[in-house]
Amino acid sequence: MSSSFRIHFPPPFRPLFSLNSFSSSSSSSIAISHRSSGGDVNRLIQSLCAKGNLAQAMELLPHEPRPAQRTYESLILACAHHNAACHAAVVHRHLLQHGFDQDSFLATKLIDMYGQLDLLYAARQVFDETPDKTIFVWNALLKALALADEGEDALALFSDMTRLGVPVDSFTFSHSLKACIAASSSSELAPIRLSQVHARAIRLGFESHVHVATTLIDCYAKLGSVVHAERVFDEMPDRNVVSWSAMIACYAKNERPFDALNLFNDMMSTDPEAVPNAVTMVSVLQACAGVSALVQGKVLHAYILRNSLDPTLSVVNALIVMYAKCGSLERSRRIFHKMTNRKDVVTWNSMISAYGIHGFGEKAIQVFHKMINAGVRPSIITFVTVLGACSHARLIDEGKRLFESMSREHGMSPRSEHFACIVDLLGRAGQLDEAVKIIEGMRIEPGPTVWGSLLGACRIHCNVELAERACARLFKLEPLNAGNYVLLADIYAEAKMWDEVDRVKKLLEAKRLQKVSGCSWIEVKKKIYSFVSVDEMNPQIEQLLALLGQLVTEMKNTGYVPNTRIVLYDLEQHEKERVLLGHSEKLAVAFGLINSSNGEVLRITKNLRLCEDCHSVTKFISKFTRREIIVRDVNRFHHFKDGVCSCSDYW
DNA sequence: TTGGTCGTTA
Repeated sequence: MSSSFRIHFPPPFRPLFSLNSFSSSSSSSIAISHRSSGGDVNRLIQSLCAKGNLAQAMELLPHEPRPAQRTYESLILACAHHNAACHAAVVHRHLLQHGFDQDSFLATKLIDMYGQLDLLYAARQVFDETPDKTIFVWNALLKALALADEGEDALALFSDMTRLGVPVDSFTFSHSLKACIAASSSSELAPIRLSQVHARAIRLGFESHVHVATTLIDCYAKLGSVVHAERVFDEMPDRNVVSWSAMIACYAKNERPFDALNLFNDMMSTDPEAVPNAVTMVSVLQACAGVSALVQGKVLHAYILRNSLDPTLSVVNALIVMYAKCGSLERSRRIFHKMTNRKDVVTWNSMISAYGIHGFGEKAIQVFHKMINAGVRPSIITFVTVLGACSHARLIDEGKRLFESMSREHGMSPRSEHFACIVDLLGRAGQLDEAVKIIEGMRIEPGPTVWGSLLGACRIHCNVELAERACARLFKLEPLNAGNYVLLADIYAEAKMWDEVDRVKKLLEAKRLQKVSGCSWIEVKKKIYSFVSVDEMNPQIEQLLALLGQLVTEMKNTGYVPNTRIVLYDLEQHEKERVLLGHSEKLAVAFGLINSSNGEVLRITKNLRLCEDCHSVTKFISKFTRREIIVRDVNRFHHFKDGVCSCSDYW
């Protein structure tokens, strides 16, 4: 890509609507009863624009012989706001004909407007035809290009600015940083480009500017470089809500929800100036959802209500997701039904997913149909959630029907992730052959999620041969995903193929990959306690194991046999039982039993799929201790009550 | 005259 911006010659700009056709087609709804002087019409147009009545303002424009700069400004802003491309072209032509063709102020506004309307060639043309290019004009085009994902062009423009000696400012840096991400978000070029612009910002002394630093944090967040974001954040001389929020969001979307919550608490306790807003709340709620911090989530919900913080649609959506992921489907439902905002596709998706992860497949499908009836177009993600819901609830035929309706009724071609859902649906239900047929019939290249779903199904149904086939592809597609190796080793272990288990483990070591270790946590008295398998560091470990030992002895009397098949090591039976007993979710359950009052519901979260043995043990404990236990695993919820699980032992 | 932070999935 050339560094010269001028190479990208814009196509000729033609107004989409001519002045003549405009005035003839419009039947005037405003009667101009008196011949008002120029000033009055100018003011009238401006006030109509401010009130959002663009159409009437446009009808008045031909009646004003000498439109003022302010009048055009109002019209341009209104066109951008109402996404009115036709009016935009008329206003543009009008102001050129009325002697504002050299006006760099209006040029700035026009470029910004065309950027928002996604008419980049028009924005470029205005830029090229503006003789006196102020920094505002440069920045406007830079912004338009960066926001339109024309990152390459934006960066080229930035180079031109430096080469031509245009005195850049902090706005220039904000837009250019965004352009780096737009130009190469997923390529390895992105960090390099970002560090180049970052270095230049440091050299010219803009790095510590609040807006520039905040943009930097956001950019590093998008690249997943949490360390870089932290460094910028730590070195900021002053912060405001937005910079705190950017760093919280960085943690929340890079799988560091605990850090996000801690940072939020830091902000609340150390910076009284930083009052959280709707945007802050969305990130913090997302972090709560990530760690199932129900109590913390409720506190935030109360905070939002108490401070009459604007419950924007995003906040309401985030609340629905938070309650669902914290195990309180009832609260999600209540918010969903009582909300006064217009529900958007994300709202519907969130509710579908809420029912889905709690195992209410039929409910999820009902909500899906209500969404269609409400006239909201389902998105790619809608189908992922509703198919996932079918999968959790074993609704095979319904799932297949929905999958087919995607292309037949909704004009969408299924993507790799939808094939992954259908393969998961069939595979989980044991229809592995059918799942393979689906994969073989795919017209697009099956992505890693598709083979991953098949591998997961092989793990559940212990199919060595098919698992090997899936892994042959997976190891090529994502050689660094330790999970695939672990699943294969699990399958070999269950089939007692210990040599193969060894081989896979060696493969893992050779690639220096770390298996993600099991971790569970529980919220007790507003604090979160986490456990790992055979948790030697835990001060209460002996007490926890003793309690579990007692419970297991009781269970064995009623016929329980520890499911040691799933222990990955070739050990003696009693050693395997010890490993099983030390599973993190069992420790968390035991901790909850000891440290909470009788009758309190235990809510546990686990980072992996719930193992078969923990599942049967938790069922027993729920009956024996008369406790309701809610466990969220990586995929879904299990509500244990009276010895029964809401998943009907299908997960 | 211009700018920064947010949500849904297996």
